[in-house]
Amino acid sequence: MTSEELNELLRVRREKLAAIAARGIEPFGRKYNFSHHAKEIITDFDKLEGQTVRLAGRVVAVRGHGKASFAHLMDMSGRVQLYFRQDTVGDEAYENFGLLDIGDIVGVEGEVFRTQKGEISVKVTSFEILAKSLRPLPEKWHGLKDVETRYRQRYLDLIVNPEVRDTFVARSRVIRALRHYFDAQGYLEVETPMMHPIAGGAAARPFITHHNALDMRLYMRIAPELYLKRLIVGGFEKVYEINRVFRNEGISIKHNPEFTLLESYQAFADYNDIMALTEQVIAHVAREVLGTTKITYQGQEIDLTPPWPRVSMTEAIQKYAGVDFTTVKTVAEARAIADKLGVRYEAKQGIGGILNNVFEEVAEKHLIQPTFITGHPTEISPLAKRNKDNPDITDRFEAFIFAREIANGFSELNDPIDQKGRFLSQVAQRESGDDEAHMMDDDYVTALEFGMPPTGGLGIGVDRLVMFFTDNYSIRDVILFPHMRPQRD
RNA sequence: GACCCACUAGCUCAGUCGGUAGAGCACCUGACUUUUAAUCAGGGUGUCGAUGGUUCGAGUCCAUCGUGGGUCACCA
Repeated sequence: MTSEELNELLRVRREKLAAIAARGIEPFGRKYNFSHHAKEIITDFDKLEGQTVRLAGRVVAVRGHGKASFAHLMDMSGRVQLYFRQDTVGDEAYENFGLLDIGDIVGVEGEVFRTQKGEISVKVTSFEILAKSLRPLPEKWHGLKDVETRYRQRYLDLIVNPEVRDTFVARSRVIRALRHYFDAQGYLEVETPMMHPIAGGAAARPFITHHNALDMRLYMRIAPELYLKRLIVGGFEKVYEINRVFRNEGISIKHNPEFTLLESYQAFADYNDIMALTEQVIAHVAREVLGTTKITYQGQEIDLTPPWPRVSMTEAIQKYAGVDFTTVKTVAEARAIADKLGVRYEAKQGIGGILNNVFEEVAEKHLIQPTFITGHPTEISPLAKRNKDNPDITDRFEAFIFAREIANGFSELNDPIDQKGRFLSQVAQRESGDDEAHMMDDDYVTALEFGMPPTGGLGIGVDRLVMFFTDNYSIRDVILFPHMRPQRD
C-alpha cells in the first residue's frame, strides 16, 4: 500500500495527524516520565487510590460517551482503564482526545480511582500524544490469526496476542536460567567466530559468504564445537556458548535456518558426566521457568525429574522392533534387517548408518518421556570418542523428549590420529557426493596434537527446549522473526 | 525439493448450482458525563493473491505463477 493509494482508514488517520499538528501539538512526542506501569495501578490500588500517577502506553480501546469517555491503556505490564471527562481535562484537551485513535501511544497523568462498576481506573487530568498511529490495529476480539502476518509483522502479534508476549518472556527466562546454571557450575561463557573458513562441528550444509578485503570464502557457522574444543586445548576447563548457528536446509515445524544452540565442554569429564549435567540443567530450567519438573506438552504429561533412563541404540531397537543388531557383522546383514523392517538406506551407508536409520524409524517415535539413547555408531559420529570395548560405537548420547532430539553429547575424541582418520573418511564421503559430510580441518587436528584433555561435550537446541516449556508446536512460534520468503506482488 | 490445503473489506470470517460482493468488529456522521465486546440512529469503505483461459457471464471452473500452512525428505 503506497501513500498514493490510502484507503479511508489510513486517510482519516492522516487527517487527524494534520489536525493535531495544526493545533500546535507534536504528534510524535519526545520523552515521557511515567511513574507507574498499568499493572501496578491494579495490584497496588489500596496504596495508590486518590494518588496522582503518570502512565505511558498504547491506547487499545476507546468508548466515547459524549462529554466523557473511557479508554484502555496498554503497556508492557498489562492494561488499565482511563477515564476522560471534559470538565476534568478541559474543553481544548477533550477536543484533542477526540483526535486520538486506537493504537496511538500516549502519556497520561491522573488520579487513581474505582468506577461505579468497580473497575480500577485513572481519571485523566492531562495527557500527551507520544506517537500517532497511522494504521489500524487488528481487531480487538478475534485478534490476529493470519500466521503469515503474525510472523512477518510480529509487532502486531505482540500488541494483540498477549500469549505471544508471554512466550517470548518465557524464552528469555529459559536462556537466563541456562546461563545461571552454567555460570553457577563454574563454566566460562565465551564467544567464538560466526564466520568460519571451514564449516565444521556438525553434519550440515552451510551458508556461504565472502570476505571482500581478504577475497576469501567464508561459511556461516554450523556449530561452535571445534572452536570451543580449541579452548579446552588452551586450558579452559569449562566453557559454554549460547548463540546462533546457521544451516542451509529446509524449513519446517522443527527447523529454522538460523537457530540457537547451547554447547558446553568440560575437561576431564566423560559422556556419563554430561548426561547427568543434561538432565540436571533441563530440570533446573523447568523449575526456574515453570516452577515444576512435570510439564504438559501438547496435552502429554512429561516428567523431567532426573534421572532419565539410559538405553543404548541397539537395546532400543531390540525393544521396539525385536531385532538384535549387536550380532551384525556385515553391511549385507544390516541391509537384510533394514529390508525386513521396511527401513530405507543409501548405498553409501555402512552398518552404522543403517543402524541409525533403523533406530530412527522404529524407536524414536516411542521416546516420549525423557530418555538418553547411547552408543551411536562411530560411522555417524566423527567427533566422538570410540567406546573402549567396541570401536564401532562411540561414547555418545542423544536426549529425546516427545520423540524429538533435544540434546546431543559425547566424550570428545581427543586422539588426533584417530580424528585425522575420521576427517579423511568424511572427506571421502564428501567426494562421493555427500555435501553434509565434514570438511578436513587440519588446524583443528593440529590443536589436538598439542593435547586435549579427555572432555565431555554437550549441545542443546535451545529453541526446541523453549517449545517444550511454552507448549508451542512450531519452532516459528518461539522465534521472534522466523525466516520468510520476501513478499512479492 | 515433492505432494495436499489456504488466500474475499483494516481484522475475524460467510459467499449455495457460474448470474455481477456479505456479516461482526474496526472506521465515518450524529446522540450520549461511570462505560467496559458500551449503547442508539445512519453509512460498505473491496484489483475476491497475480496472470492467462473456458463462458453470454468467473470470488466460484481450468492452467501457470506467488505467498503461507501442513505432510514427507534432510537436519537439531
